[in-house]
Amino acid sequence: MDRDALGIRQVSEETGLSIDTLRWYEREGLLPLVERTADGRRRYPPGALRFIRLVQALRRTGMPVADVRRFIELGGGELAHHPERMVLLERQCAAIEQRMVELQDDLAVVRAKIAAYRGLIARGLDCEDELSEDLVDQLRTDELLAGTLPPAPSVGAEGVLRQR
Amino acid sequence: MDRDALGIRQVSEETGLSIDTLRWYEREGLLPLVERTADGRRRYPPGALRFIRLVQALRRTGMPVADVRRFIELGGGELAHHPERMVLLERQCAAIEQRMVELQDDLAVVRAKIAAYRGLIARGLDCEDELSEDLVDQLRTDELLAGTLPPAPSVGAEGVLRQR
DNA sequence: GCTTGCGCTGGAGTCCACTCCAGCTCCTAG
DNA sequence: CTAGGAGCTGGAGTGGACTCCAGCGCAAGC
Repeated sequence: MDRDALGIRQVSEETGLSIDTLRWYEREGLLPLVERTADGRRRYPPGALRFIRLVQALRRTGMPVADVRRFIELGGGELAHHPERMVLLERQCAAIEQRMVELQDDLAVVRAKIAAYRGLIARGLDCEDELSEDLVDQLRTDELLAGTLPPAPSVGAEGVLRQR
Repeated sequence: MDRDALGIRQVSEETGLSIDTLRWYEREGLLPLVERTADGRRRYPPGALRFIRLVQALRRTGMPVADVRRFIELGGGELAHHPERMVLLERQCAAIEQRMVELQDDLAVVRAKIAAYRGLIARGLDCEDELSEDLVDQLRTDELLAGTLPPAPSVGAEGVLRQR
């Protein structure tokens, strides 16, 4: 009946997930809605496709596979679980926002370094690290004051990533 | 002499990188500027600390360790290499910007899902996935149209988007 | 009837980025 | 003088997330 269900290859192309990954996600319990043809081939109804996109969003934003599974295991469509699921999603939202802030800080660091190099090159200078990092700092400050750089956002974001 | 050089523990606390990670980064060639005391203990001069922060920025923004190393191997402070390094950093900048866009999209997906749950709960409805994902879509669309969902970021995220 | 292509399964293998450990040295406090 | 604590090294181990593979089934095309 489901004439608009997709085969695994199409889903792979559509989502960018590899075929192997799709199968693996399914085994891991991340994709409950996948159906089968009589001879055992996977069929992805449109709902599954949408679901996959949510899973992808969660994964890409740093939620571990185990947590995604936990989220999914929170029952299929029973009203009782909606609040719980929402809490998890809201937590993830917060995490994403943090990551974005962190990302911005890091971007600022990289841009500052670029500006420093630009300055060094413009002045025909050499060394930077050991001998006169301070000079580089100075350059960066110069650039900052000159408004070449975006006004680096302040410190903050901690620990969304795994480093310890 | 370097009275303001730090020990490994302090650097660890300062940067959030574990002591083991610091040592490992060094072995891997990511931290060339680390000095030693007479009895072999690590001493991190301020320059090293700044360098670590750059490395951290690169790592956190998704550059693999191997690439960071390649970047660093591009000579220490020789003018000839600055342009190359800059190219790498600029590439990374682009990658970061892309990542931020992606993150925004994913955030939107998650928020949409939250809104969908909110809608379902408000209406006392149950199922969502298999049976009537379309309904959820519909709800999401409703919410969007009703402006219930901030089309742009919300709490804590202001200024996160540097639209450009 | 055979080959080619897609898909299936269970399990093994890989890659990355750490993280842990045993066994050692050095220093300081009691 | 001994005990404790911080660091050091080389190497082994871990966890997460895939990725690959052998061996099989089905269907279509020549």
